[in-house]
Order: sequence, then structure tokens, then C-alpha cells
Amino acid sequence: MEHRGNREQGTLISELIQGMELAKQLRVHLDTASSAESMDLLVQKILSSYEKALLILQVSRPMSMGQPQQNVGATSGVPESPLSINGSPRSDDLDKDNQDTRDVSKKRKMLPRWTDHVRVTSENLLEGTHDDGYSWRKYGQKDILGAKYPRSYYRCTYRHTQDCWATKQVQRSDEDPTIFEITYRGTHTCVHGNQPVPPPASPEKQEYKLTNLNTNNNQQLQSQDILSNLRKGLTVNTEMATSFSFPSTSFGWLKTENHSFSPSGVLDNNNILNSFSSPFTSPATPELNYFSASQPQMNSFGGMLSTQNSEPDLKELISANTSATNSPIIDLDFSLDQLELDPNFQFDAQGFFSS
DNA sequence: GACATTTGACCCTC
DNA sequence: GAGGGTCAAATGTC
Repeated sequence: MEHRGNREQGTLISELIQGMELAKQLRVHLDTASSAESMDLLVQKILSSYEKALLILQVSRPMSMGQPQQNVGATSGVPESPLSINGSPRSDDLDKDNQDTRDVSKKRKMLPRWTDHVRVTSENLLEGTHDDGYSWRKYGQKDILGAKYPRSYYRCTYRHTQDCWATKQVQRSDEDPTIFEITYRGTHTCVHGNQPVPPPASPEKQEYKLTNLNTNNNQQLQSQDILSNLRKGLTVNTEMATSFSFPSTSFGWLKTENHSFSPSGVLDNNNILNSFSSPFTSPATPELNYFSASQPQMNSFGGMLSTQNSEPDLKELISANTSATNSPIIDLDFSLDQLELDPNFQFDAQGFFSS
């Protein structure tokens, strides 16, 4: 818990720093009478940065013990479904447990929710395992109207033992069966679930081709895939590299409260790694475990990143400390000292923008 | 035996 | 009433 809190604090600070850096850039633009378009983009990025910082503050706001973090995706206080932690209250006991179940339902309804789109390819079908560091247990499957493939429902394995209410839904795309839409709901409050993803035992065996696809968010999420792989010492797949187009026209996207994405800015050569500040954690569903696999090789990364990047390499690259992270539950795992944060820096209103 | 998955049924929301 | 989300008994796997 404390670990998570520290990470969130780190992310928060990095977002604020980003906002400051962007404001500085904007000031330069103002001085040099740059185009309105470029300044508008900077403003967009600044707003995005602060929006994310606010989201983090919302998510990490202290809740009562044992309660999952709430909110971000909360859309309503209306109870969603009467459930109790001990089971499913049927009509018999609905009355006596009415109040309790209402509270639990409300809690669930308010769980943050966001969606990732993950692509797996045919060569990924046969080997390897892949998980997001969390332990999921399937609790249901439904045929969805108008969908070719059933939707699977997963909850955290530690729901009952640790009152962890994280769930996810996995829906295979009709249009492209290699794409899975994964909707996460709630954040993990379990200790197990917070364990980092273990490093791959054999990079060449565990390289996987995961590409988040979404007409709106793919740039951002793909970059996270790439970073995630690089962090793990994995090679980067060509499909990733080619679908991750930069420099100057790639938008980052920020997930918003209504579970969609909003543009968080334009990536340029200086802040390509913006979007790398949040390592993508990929799903651990049986389907995806089954589909993940090896793809022997791959090298370029738009000519900018070589394969098998080491952590030190990334540190250098990340030194451009702007960010376009997308999830309110951000798992920032590079340390603040890499950001060269002045320990005496104060986020006061004046100094923040005038330094 | 413990734990995970499957699947039919139940409940809620719209 | 339809559709989606969840439960829990039955079944499977280790």
C-alpha cells in the first residue's frame, strides 16, 4: 500500500514537473511569436498534465481501511447490483441485508473503470505465458448480444481474503479476433496484486506482441507496450514499432472519467518517452496467457530505439521528463532522482511557472 | 484436498 | 422484458 502510495506520489510530482516544463516551453513560444497551433498544443499538454495530476490525487485520496480506491470512473451513486462480500444475496435475504448490499453495490459502482485493447497474433497462440502481475479468477462467461465471441469475467483471486474488488472483462473483437478488449474495473487493494511483474526468464522466449489498439488511444498505449518490453529487456516487435508513429504527429491520450480517452498532447522528438512513464501491465487471462508467446526477433524502433535496451539506456531517454501517461492508476517505476528534481523545489503558484 | 473453470440461474438496470 | 453482470454448484486439474 505504502509502495503504491509512493509511486502515485512520484507520478504526481512528475506530472507537475511536466506541467512546469511545458509552461516554460510555452513561454518561449510566446517570446518568439510561434504559431498559434504549436502554442495551442502546448496548452493542451499542460492541461493534460494537470488533469492527470488531479486524477491521481482523486484516486489516491485516503479511503477507509479495506475499501478499494474509488472513483475516477465513477459515474453514479446508484447501486449496480446487490452483492455481499460473503456471497450473492438472493431474494430470501435481500431484505435483511438490504442496507449492506446497497453499500457494497455502491462501492462497486464507483470503482474506476478503464479499457485496454490488446492485440495478440497467431504466432502468439502457442506458447509462453503472460500476465499483468495480478492473479485473476474467472467467475463467469456470457454471450453478448451482437458479439461473435463470449465475454469473460474475472475477479481478483484475493477478493475474499483481502477484500480486493478489482475485476476485469475480456471481450474478443468481432472485427479482428486477434484483438481483445479488456475492461478493468476497480484497483487492486490486495498485497499479492501489487507485486511487480517478474522479469522474464528468457527474453527471446517471452517476447510478446501486444499492441493496444484503439482508434483513440493506440499511440499512447502502444508506447507503453514498447517501454514495458524494453524495461523487461525484451526486443521490440516490428508491428509495435511501425504502429507507433512519431515524431511530431503522435498524440498521447488521457483516460477520462467517462472511461474514454482525451488527447493529452503531441509527442515530439523531445518527449517521445512521455508516454513511457506508465508501464503497461498486460492482462493475465487464460486467453492471453495462451496467446502470448515468442516472436524471435525484431530490431528497430522507428530508428530511435535499439532492441534490447537496457535500463540505463532508458534512463537517459527518460530524462526528457514530460509525460503523457494514460491511466489514473499509474505505476511509475523510475525513481525521482532520474528526474533531477530539485529537493528544494516548491510548487508554489509563483515559482512554479516563473522559474 | 485445494483451487480454478464452466455453466445455468438469478438479479439488476435500462 | 432484454441484456449484462454475478453467483455458486458441478466439474476439472494439479
